[in-house]
Amino acid sequence: MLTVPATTMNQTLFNLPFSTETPEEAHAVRQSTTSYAELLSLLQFHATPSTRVEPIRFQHLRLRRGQRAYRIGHQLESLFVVRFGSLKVISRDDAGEEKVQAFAMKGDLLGADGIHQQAHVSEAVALSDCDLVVVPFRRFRELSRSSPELELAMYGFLSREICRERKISGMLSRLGAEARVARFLAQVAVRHAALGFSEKSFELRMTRQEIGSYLGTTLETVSRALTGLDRIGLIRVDNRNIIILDLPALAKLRRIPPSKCPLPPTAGQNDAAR
Amino acid sequence: MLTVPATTMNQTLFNLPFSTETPEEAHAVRQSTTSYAELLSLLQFHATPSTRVEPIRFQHLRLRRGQRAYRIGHQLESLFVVRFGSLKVISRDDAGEEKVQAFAMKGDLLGADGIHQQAHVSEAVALSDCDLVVVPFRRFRELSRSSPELELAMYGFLSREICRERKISGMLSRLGAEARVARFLAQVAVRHAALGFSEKSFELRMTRQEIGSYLGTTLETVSRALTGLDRIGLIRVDNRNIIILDLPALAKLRRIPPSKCPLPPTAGQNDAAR
DNA sequence: CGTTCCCTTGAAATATTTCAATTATAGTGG
DNA sequence: CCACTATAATTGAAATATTTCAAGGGAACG
Repeated sequence: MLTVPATTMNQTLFNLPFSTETPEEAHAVRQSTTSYAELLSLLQFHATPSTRVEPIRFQHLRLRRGQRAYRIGHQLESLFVVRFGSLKVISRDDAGEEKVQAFAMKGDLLGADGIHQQAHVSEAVALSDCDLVVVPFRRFRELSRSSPELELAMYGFLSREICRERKISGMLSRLGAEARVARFLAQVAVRHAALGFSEKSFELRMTRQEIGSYLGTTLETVSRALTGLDRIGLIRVDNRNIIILDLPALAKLRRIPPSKCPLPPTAGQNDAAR
Repeated sequence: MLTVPATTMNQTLFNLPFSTETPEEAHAVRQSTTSYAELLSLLQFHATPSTRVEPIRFQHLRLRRGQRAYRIGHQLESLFVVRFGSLKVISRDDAGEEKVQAFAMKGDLLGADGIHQQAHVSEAVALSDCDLVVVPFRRFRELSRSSPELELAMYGFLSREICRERKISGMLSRLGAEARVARFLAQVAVRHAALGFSEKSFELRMTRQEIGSYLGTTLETVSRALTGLDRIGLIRVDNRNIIILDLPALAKLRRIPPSKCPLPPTAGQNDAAR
C-alpha cells in the first residue's frame, strides 16, 4: 500500500547532454537559460504593466544529489532561485557539525543570508537533483533599480524570510518535539499545495536526522513522533512517504495524548497494549 | 483581567504636537527630529562621497516603559530606528500568549518583519523610556532609489537579521538551557561593547520571564542558570545587574559541570559541598 | 507601608536524549 | 539479478534535562 507517486516529477526537465562532473564537487552548468519574465513568475512576482520587459536571460545551475550550490566562505556572486528539486541549507558549528537551517524547494531564493557579509554564510546542498536559476547579485541590483516593484519584492522576500525564521524559533521554543514534527509536516503539506502538488501525500526528501537537526531534536525522537502521529491517526507513515489525514489537527497539535488514554472524541476502541 | 485595548491604535503617528495619551497606550511624539546624516550614522552606515546629502529630517517617537511603537495588524507605515532605550519585540501565539522574538537597542531597525505583509506582524514594547526615529517606509524607498548604497545597506540589514534569527534558532536547537543563557549574556555584552558601553558590567532591562520566553525556557530555569553561572565563576549576578567575569568561556560554554563531579583535567579537589 | 510583581529555590513529575540492538532500504559490483 | 555493504529507520530502557508546582523572600511603586 501507500503508493505515493508524489513528486516523482521528474527527472530531467529537458534532456541534457550530460556534463563532466567530479563527484560531490563540481557543478554542472547547463546551457539552458531562463528569461526575466520566467524568473519573476518563479518568484511569484506578478509583473505589473509598468514593468519593462528585460531581454536578459539567466543561466541555470544543475546539481546532482549531494552537490552544493555554494559553500560557506565563498564570495557572494549570485543568488539562486530554485526551479526544480529540493535542497537543505546548512551551517556548521564550531565543531564542524552541520545544522540544517532550512529546506528549500521550487520558488525559494537561496543565498540572501550572505548579502551583509558579501560572502556565503551557509551551504546549499541538493537533496535530489536540482535545477537552479543563477541570479548575479550585481545584475539583480541593476534590475531592481529600474523596477521599484522588483525592489519592493526583494524587501518582501527578505522580510518574509525573517518571519519564517521567527516562526521556527517560536516552534523550537514553545513546542514539544512531537508538536514540532507535526507542524513541520503541516508546513511541508501547505508548501506542496501552494506549488500545485498534492498536500495529502508526498515523499520527504530528507533523512530523520536532517529533520531532527532542523527541528532541534534527535533522529530517534523524530522517528517516535512520526510513529505517534500515525498511531493517533493524523498521518500515515511509510518510511519517507507521508500521507496527511488531518491537516488542521496536525497544524494545531500541542501534545500527543498518552497512548493508554481514551481518545477524546468517540473513544476509539483501543490501540491496545503498550 | 486581560484588558486588551487591542487595536485602539492610534491615531496618527505624525505630527501631533502632543497627543492625548492614555497611559499604556498612546504615543508621545516629540518635536525633535533627526537629520538624514544622523540617521545613517545611527544605522552604522557610513556615507560615501557619492551619497548626496538630503535635507530631510525625521521625526522622533518617544515611548515610556510599557508603551508600544506599533502593534500586530497595524498597517505598516513606518520603520523605526532605536536612538535610545531598549525594547522587546513580541509576537502572540494562538492563545494570545506573548513570545519574545528579539530585544532591541540603539541602532536597531524595527518593523522590517512586516514589510511583506504591509502590516506589522509583531509588537515593539518599550522596556525603558525610549526614543525612536520614525522612518516612513515610502520615504525610505524614495531615498534608497536615489542612493544605491542605501539600498544595499537595507538589503544588508535584512540579511543580517536573517542571520541573527538563524543563530538564535541554532542556540535553541543545539544547546541546553544553561548554555543558552550563557550565550545570551555573551551576546548582550558584545552588543554593549559595540555601542561603547561597558561589556563587563551592565543591567538587564528585561525580566527572567522575558529572557526565558526569548530563549525558549522557563523563568525558573533562567534563574537557576544564572545562579549556576555565578557559582562556577563566569559571571556575578545581583538581580538584574550582571558582571561578566569570563566572556570567552561564556560564549563557548556547552554545559555547566555537575557540582559534585571532579573536574575533568587534573581533578580539582573540590568545589566543595553542593 | 502595603500591594504587586519579580526572583530564588526545592522536590516531584515529564520530556527528551543517549545508548544499544534490530530491521529496512538503497546503492554497488559480481 | 542477487548478494553485500553502508546508510537509514525503528524501538526499548536507562540516564538526564527541563518543566511544573509550591513556597518564601525582595525590590519597586504608589
